[in-house]
Amino acid sequence: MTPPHIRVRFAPSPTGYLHVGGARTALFNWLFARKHGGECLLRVEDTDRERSSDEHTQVILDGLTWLGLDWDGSVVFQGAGVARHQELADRLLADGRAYEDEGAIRFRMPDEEIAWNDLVYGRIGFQGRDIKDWVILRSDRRPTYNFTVVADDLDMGITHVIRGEDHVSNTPKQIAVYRALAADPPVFAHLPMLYGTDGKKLSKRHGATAVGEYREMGILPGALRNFLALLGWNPGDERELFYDIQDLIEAFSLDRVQKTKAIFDTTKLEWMNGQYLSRMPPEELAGIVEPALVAAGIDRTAIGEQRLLELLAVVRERARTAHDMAWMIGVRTDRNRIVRDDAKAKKYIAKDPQAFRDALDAVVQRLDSVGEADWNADTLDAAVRGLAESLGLGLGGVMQPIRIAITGTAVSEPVNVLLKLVGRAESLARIRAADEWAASAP
RNA sequence: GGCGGUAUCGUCUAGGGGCUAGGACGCGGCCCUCUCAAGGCCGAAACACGGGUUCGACUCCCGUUACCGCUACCA
Repeated sequence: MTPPHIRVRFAPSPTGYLHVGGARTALFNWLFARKHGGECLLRVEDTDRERSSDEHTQVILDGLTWLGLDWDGSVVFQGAGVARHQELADRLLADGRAYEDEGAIRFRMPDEEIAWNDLVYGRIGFQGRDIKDWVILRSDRRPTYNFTVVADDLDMGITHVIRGEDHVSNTPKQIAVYRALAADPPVFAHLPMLYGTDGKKLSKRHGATAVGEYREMGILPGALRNFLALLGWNPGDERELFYDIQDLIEAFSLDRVQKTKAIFDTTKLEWMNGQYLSRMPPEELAGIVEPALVAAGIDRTAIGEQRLLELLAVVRERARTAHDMAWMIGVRTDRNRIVRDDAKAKKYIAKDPQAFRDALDAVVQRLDSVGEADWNADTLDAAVRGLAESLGLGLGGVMQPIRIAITGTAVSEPVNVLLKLVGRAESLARIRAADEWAASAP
């Protein structure tokens, strides 16, 4: 019976994709609502018919869902409220708060101070006389944005408007409408905007700006959400990784939102994603890499579930994206995916090609004597270490050739683990092949 | 132009009248170590500028500069 004290909304325009800036605004609204046990509604601002489409709407809903953000009640479509908007505009006209201007209805800005206490920026004030009278209903009777926002927020019972800072200058217009309608304005909280790495407005030039692109890149929703939350907000302590969204909800508070613009630099996002990947159980990872495997043309069923889980448990340690994992899995399960052009690997071989081949010859001989039954990490470790010792080589003198032979790169998990993962027959075959390859290489 | 807003390491940020201005990413080095990653340690790296106020400002006030937003019958 008691209505929720807090009701917010996220109001995207379905004119394209879900932009990371919009996603952050949605996230802050959502966190605020969840933190205070309020409601978070979703309103699609589809009045711009030419640029809106159901397809775009679906992309946005999917993006939000993927990020783990849900909304209360059903989605509200702004276009459905046009009759109501017109009625309100006519009322303002009748009340003398607006006037006709060449067929359009223009709102009369009062000559008075319009100020509010912004939850992020503090007190912000404007003088009504500094703002021109503006059109609320076009001559074709379609309402304009600043007017519909007020009408809809009023109808939806929105208590807190949390939106981008680009709306600060629109706020006095909207407050004036609330006053003209004899309604109490909601509480406003403006979020600093996101910019590209050159300080300019975020655009494709800066790389991916759509949530969907990060999804395709193999970024985890939790990681992106975590990263976005820290753009313009901080918990007040040194925490940065919020693996559990409940912790994020509990920590969130608008009074710790920054006033300064933030630059969307994804370097830290990649690190964060790596952190998330490394601690995620293989069973969950299997679902995460699936799209990346498909994209890379890797046949998951051919690998086998059990083996895939083993691979994931190892490969996640060195991956920052799902694509990294797919790539590594591909190399370990299909020798045709080995690319023999790794700079460090080539340099290593070039340093002493003969030593490289000699090491591989010895390795083949030694490992060939390790039977299938003994082909496990412990035995392999002992075998390789023993070989290095008997050859009078450092461990690296044996390990690196094996690593390069099997993966084509100078970097991987520990060699014994790698051998186990790739399997006996395949490992030996690769080592022999690399030996031959090195013999024919320049 | 008018109106509004913002200004701490390259980036995300903490902080606040007196601090060696803290953390994280990235970068460099060391340790660990078969490589890398992870982890640990160390390092380079910031209070935009000018005036005030004050015993004392990076912090408070004013100005300048820079940047951003609004200024549409766009949203």
